[in-house]
Amino acid sequence: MNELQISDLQHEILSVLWDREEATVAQVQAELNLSPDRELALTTVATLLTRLRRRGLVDHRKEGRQYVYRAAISQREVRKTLVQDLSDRVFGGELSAVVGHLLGGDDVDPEELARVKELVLLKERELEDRS
Amino acid sequence: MNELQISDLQHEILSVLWDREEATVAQVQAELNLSPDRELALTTVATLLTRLRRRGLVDHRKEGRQYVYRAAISQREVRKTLVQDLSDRVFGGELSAVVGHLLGGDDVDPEELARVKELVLLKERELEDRS
DNA sequence: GGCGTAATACTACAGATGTAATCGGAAGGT
DNA sequence: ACCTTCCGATTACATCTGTAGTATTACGCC
Repeated sequence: MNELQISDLQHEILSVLWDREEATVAQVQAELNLSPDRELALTTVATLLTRLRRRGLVDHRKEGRQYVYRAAISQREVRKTLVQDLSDRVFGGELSAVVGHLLGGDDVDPEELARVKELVLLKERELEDRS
Repeated sequence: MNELQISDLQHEILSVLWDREEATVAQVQAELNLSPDRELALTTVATLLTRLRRRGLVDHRKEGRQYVYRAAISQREVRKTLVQDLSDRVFGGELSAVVGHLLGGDDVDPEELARVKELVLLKERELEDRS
């Protein structure tokens, strides 16, 4: 399950597919080019999609003369792997250190903080119930 | 501040330097090769260190005939960037989603959880005091 | 039925990365 | 003054990635 080693751009492409469920090359390109200072050619996006397909990370079906792509892995799965990976590789599994950096900014949204707290409390109860 | 784009192996090398403050090529190599299924040649490690040096991420001083390397960026800085980056790029800044995946495993250490909770409560107070 | 067009497939290339052999020079032993 | 040996510097090379031009093919319209 090491095939989840994906680059930033690859991740962005997958994000588009997660958002819209299905998309043609042109649609993916359009979406990516919404970010200013980014002007990818169609063929560039097509190449990327082909490579992702070769690796089994996206699927495609033919619709008329063109392909319609869809992600073949879930966003959940990728996100989980990335977080786990960072936590293990960079922080040696010290969750608190990760959270420390997460909450380190001056711009933490109180709403988000509340949600985080909720998650922590929930987990706490879960651990208790399990003993 | 985009020069913090480092690969896994590069990060491992920096980790060694953060751990021991200073190290020669041979020492770094020895340390890396502690992990089983990893058998890097000396020249490999030397090449990596040279590249890191060219990018300004490590320093070195001459001691006798050999170099002694040390990190030129702090672990804090790198960690912060990595977490921030993941949070932004992959989770659109939704801290709670990150934490969700962090706490998602079945193997969360209660000690760590307690520490995380502490951090959250602290941040909570900090936000209150600021209004 | 031929032609233009639109979409994919193929080819190209530079930079980063992992991996390491080889070259060259300096330091030390004899 | 040599020869060996230990190191760093240079060179090499395959793979992955971003980026895109060119070739090819399949439709649909005249």
